[in-house]
Amino acid sequence: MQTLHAAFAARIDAVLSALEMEGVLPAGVSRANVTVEPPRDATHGDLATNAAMVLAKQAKTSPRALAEKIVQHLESDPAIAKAEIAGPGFINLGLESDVWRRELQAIAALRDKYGRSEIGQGRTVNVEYVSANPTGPMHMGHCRGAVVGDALSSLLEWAGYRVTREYYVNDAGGQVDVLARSVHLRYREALGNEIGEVPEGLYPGDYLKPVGERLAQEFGPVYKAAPESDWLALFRQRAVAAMMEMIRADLALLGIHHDLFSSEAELQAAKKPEAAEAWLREHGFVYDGVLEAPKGKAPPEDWEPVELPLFRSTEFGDDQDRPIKKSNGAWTYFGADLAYHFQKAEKADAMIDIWGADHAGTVKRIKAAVAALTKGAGRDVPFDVKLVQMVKLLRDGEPVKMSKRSGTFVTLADVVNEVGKDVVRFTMLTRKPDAQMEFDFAKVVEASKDNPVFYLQYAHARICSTLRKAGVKPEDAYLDRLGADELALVREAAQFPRVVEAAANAREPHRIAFFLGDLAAAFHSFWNAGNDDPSKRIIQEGDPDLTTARLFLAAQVGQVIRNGLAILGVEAVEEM
RNA sequence: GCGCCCGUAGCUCAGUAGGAUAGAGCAUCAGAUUCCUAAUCUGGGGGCCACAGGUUCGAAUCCUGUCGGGCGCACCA
Repeated sequence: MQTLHAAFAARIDAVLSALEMEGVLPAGVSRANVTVEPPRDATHGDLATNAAMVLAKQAKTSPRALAEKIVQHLESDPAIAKAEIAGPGFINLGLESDVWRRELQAIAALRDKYGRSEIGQGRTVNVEYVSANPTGPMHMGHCRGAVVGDALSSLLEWAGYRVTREYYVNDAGGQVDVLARSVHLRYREALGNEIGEVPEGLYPGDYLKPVGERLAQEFGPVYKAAPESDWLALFRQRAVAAMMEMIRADLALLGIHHDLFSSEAELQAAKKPEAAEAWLREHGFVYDGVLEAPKGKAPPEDWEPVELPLFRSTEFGDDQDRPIKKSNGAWTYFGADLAYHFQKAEKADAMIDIWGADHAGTVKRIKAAVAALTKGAGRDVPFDVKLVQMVKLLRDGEPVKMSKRSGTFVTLADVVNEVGKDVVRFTMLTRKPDAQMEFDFAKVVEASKDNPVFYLQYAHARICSTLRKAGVKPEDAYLDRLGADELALVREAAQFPRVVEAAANAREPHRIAFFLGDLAAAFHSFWNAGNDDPSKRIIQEGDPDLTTARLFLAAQVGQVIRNGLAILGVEAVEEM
């Protein structure tokens, strides 16, 4: 369904076409820069367009003169109450109040579908996010990407895309061997060995103890003194499974559930990297070459030139060609990752990766690889890497050091258990992802009442409370009783479909959070007007008609808040 | 040295694919509660949008440079 704003944009476009027919505008002028949007200042009206300013030069006239012509056409439109020229040539439109009454009914009719859009046209988008290494519990460093990826997925679903939420499990690299050895240590410990301090280079965390104990129960002392080759694969597989179970539980605390977990080990077992390499070699994108020593800083001591299979990422703007295999013959992370992206591309119309900013240096090579593989395969799959910046974790203003080595990292579970999922999610979603943010653990725990998420939930709870208390049901029979103050609230709520589309196009879920803040503020303000002037309260004892109309309004504002919170994955509470 | 991201009120951050007088929360000051939930509301003070050029009807937004902060820079993941 077309949004209200799109509908009026279409009307203005029709006027411009009419002016072309009349010869006022030259045929075929570009209208790409013409916008129709609500003005920042509400006193300017409901909608404003810059059409006259943008097109005046091409029409060889002044903005105001052209605006006159446009206004003449618009005034005959029954939905438009007034059209005024302002400032350098803006045309401000005031809409008939019935437009807002009909929008209110539209919200009521569509309920939890109000704001859903078809701009995605059912195209499939693969969103890969979290993809934390399966070597330990989720910590706060993973949190932002997890929440942003999840909310973005929901947002794209609302915009009419079919979304696959995917997690790439890095269960094939050297680190999972380290994990397996660490678990083996805990296994021996469970069997009574004195292990002392965990040696350097192994994961020291206590969370591996239960994994070791389970293996001790299952296998007894069979692998206690056995050579590593006897148990490594088995322990690796068991350890990864245990870690993924833990990670899934942590993600569930945040309300995050992936559709698909893809294993790097399985990808390699299926020879996908080999297939990708063969194809790339055939088309000249992979060659055997020697890497140059890194410039601008002292090369590592063990640096030595080695011939490796290199991907020609420089052809796509990267600084250096990148190895897809190590000198020991194993795939590099990149070598497997490009095959993985090709696998994803086979099933999706578009792909988005959510990565931490510490991986920013590898964006160019993977984009290069995707471009080569998908274009080469005759199918262009748009691919975006969204970087989420670091979260600087503070405790009472003091930076918290996080390292798996010392085991001092703040786990996601700790934070969620203390402040709640809604606060964590909302905090991560109230800033744009590409700027660094601070998260003061102590502050969020102690001052959670000041957290803006409660502001939204309170607005929703107030609405629910009023509906419970009213004694009559919301009805749309007397919406003509609603005046300017009430309709201004509708105008605010009616932005929602437009905001969803804009946020989805920009891939920026935080816009939903800010919209909801504005809507909640408008509602709270509306509510408090009733404190000073009892005739402005929603429930009017002696006037059931007006009461039902205002309840109808409140119910629809609540519906929009609920829909927005649903995108963000935050609960819309009914009582506080 | 190179690449990417960021720089907006005292603090934390928005700023709608370039629009009208740059906004919100916190903090601060002054008010509102016999009343549908005051976890709320109303109002005041607070800005060379890091700096300097450029593009055009118009720039916090786009381009170039400078300064400042973050991240990354062989076969790690």
